[in-house]
Amino acid sequence: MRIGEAGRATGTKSETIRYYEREGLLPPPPRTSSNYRDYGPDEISRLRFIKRSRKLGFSMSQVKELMAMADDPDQPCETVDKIASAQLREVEAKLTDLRALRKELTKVVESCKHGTVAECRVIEVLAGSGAGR
Amino acid sequence: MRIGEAGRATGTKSETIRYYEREGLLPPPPRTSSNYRDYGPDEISRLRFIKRSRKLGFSMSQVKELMAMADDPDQPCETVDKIASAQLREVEAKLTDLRALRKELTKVVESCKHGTVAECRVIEVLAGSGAGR
DNA sequence: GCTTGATCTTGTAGTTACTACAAGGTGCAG
DNA sequence: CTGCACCTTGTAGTAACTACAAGATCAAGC
Ligand SMILES: [Zn+2]
Ligand SMILES: [Zn+2]
Ligand SMILES: [Zn+2]
Ligand SMILES: [Zn+2]
Repeated sequence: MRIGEAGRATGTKSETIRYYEREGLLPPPPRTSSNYRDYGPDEISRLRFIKRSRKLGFSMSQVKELMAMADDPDQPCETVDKIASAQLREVEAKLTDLRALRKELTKVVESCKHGTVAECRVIEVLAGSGAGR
Repeated sequence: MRIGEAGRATGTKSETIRYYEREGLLPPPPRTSSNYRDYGPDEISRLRFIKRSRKLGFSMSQVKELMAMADDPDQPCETVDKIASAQLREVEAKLTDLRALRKELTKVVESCKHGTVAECRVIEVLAGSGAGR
């Protein structure tokens, strides 16, 4: 399986696959006689693992750790759980931030009376002239 | 006012202020005889405007547009509102994504029985072996 | 056999919004 | 006058890709 096909099979561009190899997430696959990368089912599984992890918001270094764990199945899964919980907490923190942001933005957007820029509430808030906050 | 003081006054590092100048968000201020940047109240207001906008999640190019609007106060504020609403919609989209993410992550994290990596639900889901999804 | 077009190779640069240095000039206190 | 904090420019690093550029290889059609 050449890189393009592997990409189509996993929804990853060839350039991204090569990037993952460069960064050590994917081991260098064997090459054909004409120096093309030659992927087997094993590498495809690994790629899918990366894809799923990235979709859940894990960073590349977290993915690297998770795959190292997966390769050593007799260990206790503590570290795995720790990484996943950390990610969950981060998502929750981001949610909190974004909810606050939405509240602010909604307030600002809704308070505009649609006149000239001089009277625009949005600009007022940004400039901090009015009773901002 | 030199750059360091301006930074302290607005909570921005000097390096960031110079970066804003390079990127055209902040007009180049006058210089002292020894070539130091010399900021007045006007520039400080602009900096605060940038700071507030960035905190609300506007991109630098959106901030540039917003400041251009603010400099032309007799126009109708339509464009301003459009930018702010677009930002609000983006925040809402991110919230939706993150809520879905949190649901997935919570499910995965909670389903782990804390045994070996071989039995770890987190790894299973990432590898896509189980009834994932 | 040969041409065309897709696919592959490496390497480098661009993206966003900064941050961190490096090497040297300036300002002021003691 | 000697420190030391502060300023100057310029360059490179961050995260996770994406987008070329220039050249090799392959598959199909004629
Ligand atoms: Zn309006
Ligand atoms: Zn308005
Ligand atoms: Zn566990
Ligand atoms: Zn587990």
